[in-house]
Amino acid sequence: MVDKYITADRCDCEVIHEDVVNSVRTKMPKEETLYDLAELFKVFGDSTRIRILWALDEAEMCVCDIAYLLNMTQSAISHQLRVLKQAKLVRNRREGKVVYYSLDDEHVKMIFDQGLVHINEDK
Amino acid sequence: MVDKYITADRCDCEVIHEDVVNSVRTKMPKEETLYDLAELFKVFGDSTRIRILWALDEAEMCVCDIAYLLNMTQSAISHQLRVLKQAKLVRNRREGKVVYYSLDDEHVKMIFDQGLVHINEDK
DNA sequence: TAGATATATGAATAGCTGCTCATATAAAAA
DNA sequence: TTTTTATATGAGCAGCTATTCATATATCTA
Repeated sequence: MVDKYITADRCDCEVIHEDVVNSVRTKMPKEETLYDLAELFKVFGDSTRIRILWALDEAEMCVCDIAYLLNMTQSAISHQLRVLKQAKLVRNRREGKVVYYSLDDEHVKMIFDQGLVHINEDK
Repeated sequence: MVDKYITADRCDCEVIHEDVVNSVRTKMPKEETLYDLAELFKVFGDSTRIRILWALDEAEMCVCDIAYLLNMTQSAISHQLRVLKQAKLVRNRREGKVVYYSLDDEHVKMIFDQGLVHINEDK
């Protein structure tokens, strides 16, 4: 069951299934990719941003529309829209004083739907 | 272009496209659902947890294996495994002193893959 | 039994994050 | 031009979170 006795720098235990670990290690994407993935999900990990994205999936809206819809301040929404823009999840266009935001990624809804599948599983 | 002039409690602006907002409002999932969705993505929004999940997607591993693989302390991994278990993303089984963890949701990989599609888009 | 080992967990803390508030900027209207 | 309005943004702060450290618990071994 147990293969070898090794001690890693940080891991403060000794029983390690080295063949399993080595096998998994070769299959892991590189650190940077997983870091980027976590950063993306971090953006999804806030209900305000989730609500904004969901709303924009239904229709293009201006900042004021979104603030009104979610009953939040314009400033709070504007800050979050910046986060979403940096993550390349939304784009905007200016029309006079009004700035309209819309979704910039057709995968967002698919990711959300997969998440909902998990949530709706009763285990 | 602009439909009506309204002022919401929090929104500190006046120009609102009321028909758009109302239409979107009827299509939005209920608040609780979107909150739960954000909570799920919050779990994915940490590179340590992402790496653990990815590793467990390759093979069942004990706490020590994971700590060794990721070069982190057993305690840090154990704390994160608890978070993942509470989110029903991993399960465990005990075999003597050793506790083995494995994925508890086949959608995780699909969600990750969708996320990677977004990341790999060069815009 | 006592000792060793794998894991779990509570407390403490440093760093992060989302909001508020005040203010800046941009564009239209007066 | 000045005023008004929509949006953007920096500073500050309260709350959260991921890790560390110490220790508890569970199980096997001697």
